[in-house]
Amino acid sequence: MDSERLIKSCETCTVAWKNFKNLSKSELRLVNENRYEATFKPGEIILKQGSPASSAVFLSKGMAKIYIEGRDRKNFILEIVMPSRMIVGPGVHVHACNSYSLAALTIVQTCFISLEIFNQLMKQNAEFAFGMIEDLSVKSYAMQNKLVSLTRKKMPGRIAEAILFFADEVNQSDVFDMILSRQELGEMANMAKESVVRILKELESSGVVKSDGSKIQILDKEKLKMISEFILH
Amino acid sequence: MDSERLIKSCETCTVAWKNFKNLSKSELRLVNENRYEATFKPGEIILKQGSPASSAVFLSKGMAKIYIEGRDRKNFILEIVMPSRMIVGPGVHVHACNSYSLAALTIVQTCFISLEIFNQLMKQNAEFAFGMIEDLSVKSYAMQNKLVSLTRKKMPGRIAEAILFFADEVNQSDVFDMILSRQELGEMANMAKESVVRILKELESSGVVKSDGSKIQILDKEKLKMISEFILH
DNA sequence: GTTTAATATTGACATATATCAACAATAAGT
DNA sequence: ACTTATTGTTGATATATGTCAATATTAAAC
Repeated sequence: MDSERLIKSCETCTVAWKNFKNLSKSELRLVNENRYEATFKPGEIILKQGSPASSAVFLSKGMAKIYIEGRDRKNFILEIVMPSRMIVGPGVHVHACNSYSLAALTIVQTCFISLEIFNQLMKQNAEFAFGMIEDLSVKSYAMQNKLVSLTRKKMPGRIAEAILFFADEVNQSDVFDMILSRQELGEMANMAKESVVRILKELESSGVVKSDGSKIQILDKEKLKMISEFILH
Repeated sequence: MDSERLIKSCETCTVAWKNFKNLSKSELRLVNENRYEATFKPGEIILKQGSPASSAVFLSKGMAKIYIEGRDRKNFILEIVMPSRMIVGPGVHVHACNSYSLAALTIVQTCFISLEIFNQLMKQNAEFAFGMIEDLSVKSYAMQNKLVSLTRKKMPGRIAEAILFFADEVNQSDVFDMILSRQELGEMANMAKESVVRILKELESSGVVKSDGSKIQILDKEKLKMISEFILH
């Protein structure tokens, strides 16, 4: 069975969660033995908002979106996630349910690790728990920034921010293929898909960003950063 | 000196942070010995956004606002805090600075506990660290809900939500004195102060909430809940 | 490759919400 | 009690943004 696994072991995994370094050999072995792999196709749901949360999820390959489902099928994309990230919603320690959904954007390989084991390790290994605290803090900090960005910036600023995120964090290049649809880009920047189209056209006519379908090219990055930072409410 | 302290000891404190229960007697004594008290008048700043963070703050009395300062002196109130709460911004574990400001709304008594001691305790006591994780999760969860509320609800829904918060969480009564100014209420619900006034008037004319200056009275709570929950974007 | 479905684009329009300016009411300082 | 500063209120207006409907384009299915 082990030979079927895509990731041989946590010890040798090149995209393992940073905090696993704080585990002892035997603790890491425990994790590795209780690890379940699954592969998802684009669009498939990995975690469903509202369902009981039993595992922490780690992507070993691919990209996924964390989003909140509203009534009237309007979603709100909280985050785009890639390998090395631990994914556990804050709801887990509140009411043991997923407070958001997670869906694959590309083909995604995942590892599931039971929260029971996770909690056990945190309670017996304080360094590991401390690493978890740091991880949660980084996420909280990012969420706080998202909150500020969504309440303060207007549409051009929010779109500029999203483009910069995909260029710098996801693609490490100023020319890239946008993986999100206009609809999803709207769900991420909190606006209607039509508005996304219009803002992109504005950015194009002012020579800041060229966009042709999913192809995006940043022409004037400084200006784009300005728009992201200074177009306030 | 001890006799000057408003709170005799952490062990007997009636509004101590829940997670202190996970400390041993000697650990709690360590906390108690390294605790500094300070009293603030309304309007005074307790923590300043951007300044180095050296302590966790606990209110033993009074009420305060956590807010983010923007350029152009537009603030955004993240949270209203009361005793029993631990206050440490997520920035602390990211870049050791306060990611928000904290200011007194009433006369406020506080305890400051050094983060060094705090981190030491987390690293040596996994149960304490786990309690911290639960605490951070609850806050993250609340922030996620705030994010959803601000992006999805429109003004009446956001004001309704704020009123319900003050009635249920702060005052435990449907008739109360609003501690925030209209301006601050706007900073909390992300709208202009003029809009706050208008929405309050609308609520009054539809017989849901009566407001006269700082006096607020909920007349039809069910309807108010409806407005808070179903007036979406 | 043709049909079908999904997504993107565009323009016209409706609406939510901010801004500005004037004034009223309250609170604070002397 | 009087003056001053702050906060609250109102109406008029500007702006940002969403909605709807029609069409164009692209991707998916057969």
